[in-house]
Formats: sequence, structure tokens, C-alpha cells
Amino acid sequence: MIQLTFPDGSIREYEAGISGLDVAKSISEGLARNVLSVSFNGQTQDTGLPIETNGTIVFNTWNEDEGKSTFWHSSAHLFAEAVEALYPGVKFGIGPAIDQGFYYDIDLGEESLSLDDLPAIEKKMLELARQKNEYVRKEVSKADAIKYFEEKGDEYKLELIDGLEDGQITFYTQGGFTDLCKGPHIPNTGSIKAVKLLKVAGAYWRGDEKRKMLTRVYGISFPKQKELTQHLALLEEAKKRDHRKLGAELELFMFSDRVGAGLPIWLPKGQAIRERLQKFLKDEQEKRGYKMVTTPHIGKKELYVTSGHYAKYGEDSFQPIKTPKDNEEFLLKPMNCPHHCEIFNNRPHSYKELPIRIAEFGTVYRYEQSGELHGLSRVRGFTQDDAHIFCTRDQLKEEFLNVLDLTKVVLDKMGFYEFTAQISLRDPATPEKYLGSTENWDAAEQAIIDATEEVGLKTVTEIGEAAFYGPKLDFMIKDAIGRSWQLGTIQVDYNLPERFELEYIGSDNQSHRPVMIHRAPFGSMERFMSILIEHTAGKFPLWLTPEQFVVIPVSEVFNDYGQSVVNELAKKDITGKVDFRNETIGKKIREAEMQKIPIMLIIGEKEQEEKAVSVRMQGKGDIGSMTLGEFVEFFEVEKEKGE
RNA sequence: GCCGGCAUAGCUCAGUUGGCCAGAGCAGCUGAUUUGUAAUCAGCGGGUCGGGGGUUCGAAUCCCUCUGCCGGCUCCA
Repeated sequence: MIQLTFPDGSIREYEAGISGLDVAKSISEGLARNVLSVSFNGQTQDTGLPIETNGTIVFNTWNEDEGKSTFWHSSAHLFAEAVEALYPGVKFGIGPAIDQGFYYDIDLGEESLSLDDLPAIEKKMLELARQKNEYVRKEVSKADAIKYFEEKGDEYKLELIDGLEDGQITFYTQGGFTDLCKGPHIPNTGSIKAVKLLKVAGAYWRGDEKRKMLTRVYGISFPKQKELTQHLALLEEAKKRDHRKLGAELELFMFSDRVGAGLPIWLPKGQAIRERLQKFLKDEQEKRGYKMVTTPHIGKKELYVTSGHYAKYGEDSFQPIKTPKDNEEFLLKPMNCPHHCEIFNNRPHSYKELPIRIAEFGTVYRYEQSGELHGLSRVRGFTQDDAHIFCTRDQLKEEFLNVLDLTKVVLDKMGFYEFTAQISLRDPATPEKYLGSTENWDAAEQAIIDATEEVGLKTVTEIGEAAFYGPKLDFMIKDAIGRSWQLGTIQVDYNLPERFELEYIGSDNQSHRPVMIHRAPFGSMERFMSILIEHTAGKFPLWLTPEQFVVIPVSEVFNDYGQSVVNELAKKDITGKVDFRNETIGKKIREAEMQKIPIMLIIGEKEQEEKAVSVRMQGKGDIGSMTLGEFVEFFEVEKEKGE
């Protein structure tokens, strides 16, 4: 007999060799029907596999991430089966589950796939799913595995097998399709009730741009049709919120082919928001001892040779600008930090001055590959809400906490209440990728870990994601429709102080090297705006929105009163304008609604007599009439709500 | 950069297998209308069919090339 511990802590006894499915059955029929895979001692496996020893067992159903992942992985196999049935002779790369669904890479040979071909594959998948074919696991020897795929002529699977150890190779077969796969899989195809293939795209074999481009098909599947419908509705919603669409509609920013790809141009309304964001951050930073600076947009090439960026990125950057006579070379600045290091170097520093916090909304230029450009979230010219903190090693943790606090204030203000922090550490296996001593790296990584623990931040740790000069902490936020984005970043750097020979005089009258922290709570104004637009769907909170209200007179007779309302409100720092156009009020309201102006003030004879306004809120409709004084109070309350 | 797709008026889109002066709605302009909570009516103007080259008696439509955009891949100091 073996003892199995369940998630609730209870323990039950079973015969050794019992399958996960039978354990589930012993609990309830419903569970047995819904279990997709089991996690035994933290290892996910098929429900049909025997359990031989004592341990903990977790049942993964659709409600668990593990369950979804198993379900989607099995769906990828079903997809491959359908593709093979419709396109005989194709070869397969890999087909994993991802966050939202699955994909499979296919070598179609002479064939090609377009979006129009997908419905036929979906249909085939559902047809095969209804056969309720079991996913049958089989352990095979390496020799047999090679033999199978040699006969099939699938060099991709052979290459995968090449990297596996004999004795650890398994095949899974469902219906007429067999795949190299370590599993686990759901019991049978019958639970896959709804399928949608979403995208066709190219993907390099093994992510290597020198190797063959395969056709990747992305899809998602569900145990219920209703869930697919909901998912598609969510995708629809995301499309509506697309910042590129809203940015154009609300006239926040634009691009111009003549100016160049990836070079955003901020229009007056976008700029108004941008300035309010910057003012907010500047005020918060001033409270925390930051000093603003301005540095030029270009710098001598040697500056970046010194910083190490030239060696690392020089080839892939905008190339140097040359002066006409002396042939000096200048680079568009890709970063602000070398300039800020020179500010630190401007004069000697005592330990008593530290930490020194230098902030700049610094516009930088980076050559992003043409295929990378995407709205405001990936551009070639952008403004970082940058700052560099120069401190002693002993101050590192406290400064880190200070930055964490600032970041939290910023996220709260913006309405991002759900976030995690990702700690990116170096990969000890590839030390050649990193600059600086092991000792310094250890200390920096420890400072980040300690600080996040001290404030009880929810964190995930990623090995190998560190920057080349130091470990970092990135904030991952969840937006209003549940998507994750990476926002601000905090990075510890021992490297630049070394390269720029930064020094301060300690209490011992000796020279010491300061530590540097790079940080940007927004990340960049451009990227942050893109996320904010999609998070709010263009309905910015009152304190941020470029036009807080519009006055709509019912006829031009009341234009003068309308202007006096605007003037009165301007005194209270409430900004808006009168819509003087000769249009019906229905039309003016419609346009204000579509422009997402939060407040419409309709005025006519009654309002003029009573020094009042009739208030309509965007998306909510008419909320009644109030005097101007009452409106100012109402506005302040609404503004607080939005914060 | 790579693979695939797309590019018609300011915007959203029609334009059948190459064939008369390339269309619609919205926006714009002019005029009428003076409006009470999501589109008032009428008239008018507007397009080198993304740029360049080619095939053809004839190209928005077919081919090449450049630019830009979209979906991915790779990359992201």
C-alpha cells in the first residue's frame, strides 16, 4: 500500500500501481471525468500512469493552469493529426502549449498555408476529436525512435531525438498520428470540444535565423464552446483597445512615412497626457531627492566605447554621425547613463553627498530591426523616464527600497493594482555574456532579493535574463482585460562606475567606487502610453485626460454663456472648451462620446438663468443639472475617484 | 533582418476572370436650419489606385523592385 497526500492535506491509502485516474474515481466521478493530468510529487504526468510510491498528488482539471497546458498540448497533437490527414507528407517541428493555447511548426514542403485554409483544419480536428481517440503513451528505444522518423522522413524529429537519451524517449499516439513527445496528455481527444486556429506565421527551426523557416500555426481550444466564444470576445475587446487604433482616433500621436518608421510624433492631446505624466513623476521624484538634468542627444563615439555599449551594440546601432572637417564621430545617444556618469565625474564627491540621484526625461535612439517596430510599444526614438542613483554599497538596499516605493506609488496612481516583479539574474553557465566580477554580481543579486523580500513583493526569478552589466528587476503588470505587460525596470550596475572610474571619498579619506542603479518606473513614455491607452481603452482618468469637459450649447444664442463657463472652470484648473459648431446637439454629443471626453456640459436657457450646467458623463449619460459651484465640487470628487 | 500577408479619396471599404470617364458611406467645403442628451437637410469639391520599372493593343487588376503597414520569428543596452 502507498499513502497519497492531497492538496487539502488529507492522506489516503491505495494499492501501489494505481493510476491517477483511479485515485480520482475514488474521490468522485465528477473529478474523474474532468481530470486532465495529475501532478505527482510536483511532476505532471498522464492520468493513466501508475503511481508506485508515497507522495503528494494534485489533480489538474481545466481550472488549473497545468490542466489547461496539458489540454492545449494534446490539442497541438490533434492539430498535427488533422494537418497530416489533409496534407500528407508534411514534416513537423515542435508543438507546445503556450500561455493562451498552442502552436505547431510545420514544414509543408511545396505546399503553403493561409488563413483561408484554417477552417478546414479546424473542422478536421473536431471530427477527429469526436472519435474520442486515446492518447497512448509508449516508451521506445532511441534506435526504434530514429527508425520510425527515418521512415517518415522527418528530419526535425530526428534532430530532436538526437538530443535525447536512450531510455527516456516516449511516443504518443492518438488515432492515426504518432509523435515524439514526453507528455503528459489528456486521456482522450473527446474533451476537445471547441477549436480556433488563429494565426499563421513563419518561425525559424529552433529559433535560429540561419535555419529553415517553418510555418507556425497558432490555435486555442476549449472543453466548451461557450469558453471559446468568450475567448474570441476578449480578443475582439483587445482589438478595440489597440493603442494604434485609439491613438489615431483620439489624435494622440501619429507616424509619417516621410519622417521614418518607428519615429512617433506626438500630437497636442497626446503631448498633454505625456506632460501630465511627467509632471506627476517629477513631483514624486523631487520628494525623494532626485535632481533633474538635461543632456544632449548625441555624444562622441568614445563615450560609448568607454561605457562598453559600442562593443556590444555598435554594429547593430544607427551608425556614427561624422563632423565635416575633423571627422569626429558622434552617436545618437542610445542611453542616458554615460552622460549621467560624466555629471557625477564633474567634481569630486564626498560620501556625505551620497546617494546622488540624477533624473532626466531623456530621449534616446536605437536601431530596432524593421520587423520589430510596433506602434508606440517598439520604436526607434523614445523618451525614458530615466534616473541614475549613485550610492555606496551599504546604501544599495535602502536605495532599492526607495525605488520600489516610488514604483508602487506610480503603479497605484495609474490604476495598475495587480503586478508581479521579475528578478532577472545571470546565467552562471555563460559567464562570458556578462561584464564585471563575480563578487559584485553576487552582491547585486543579493541586494535585489533582500529588498524585494523586505517589502513582501510577489516575485518570479528568471535565470539568464539579466542585462550584461548587472541584474535587474522588472515590473509585470496586469491590465484591465487580464493581459500582462512589462513596465518599469530597476537595474543594479557595478560595471559603468568601473568603466567611467567613478569615485567618492569615504570617511576613511580613501577613494571608493560608487554603485549605480538605473531605474525607469514607466520604462519609456511611449511604451507606457501604449499600455495605458489599452488599459483604459482611451478613457483616461480625469487628472490625465487632455480635455476634461466640453460645453455644448443647445443653440448659438448660449455661446457666450458657454465661454463664461469655460473661463470660470479654468480658474479652478478644470480644462475644456465650447463646441461652437453649427451642429445639432445630438451630433455634438455623439462626437464627444466617441472622443471619450469624460464630461459634457449641456447648456440652454434654463442653465443660463440659473448659472448652472446640465452634466452628462461619457458612457453613463445624463446625470442632471447642477450649479457651477456644485459642479466644481462634483468634479473634484470624480477626479479623486479616478486616482 | 527573415517568412507570410496587405497598400484604392482625410477615414472605413466596393471595384467580378486585365477592357467604357475608378465608386459608396463618413469626414471636408458651401448654403439652408437654431437645435435639450449618441449622426438635420441639400449641393459641391476631392484619387499620380503607396513609389519606380516591366508584360500587354489595353493594368487598380499580372510580374519585378523599393517604401510603409499587419501577423509571427530572431533581437531588445
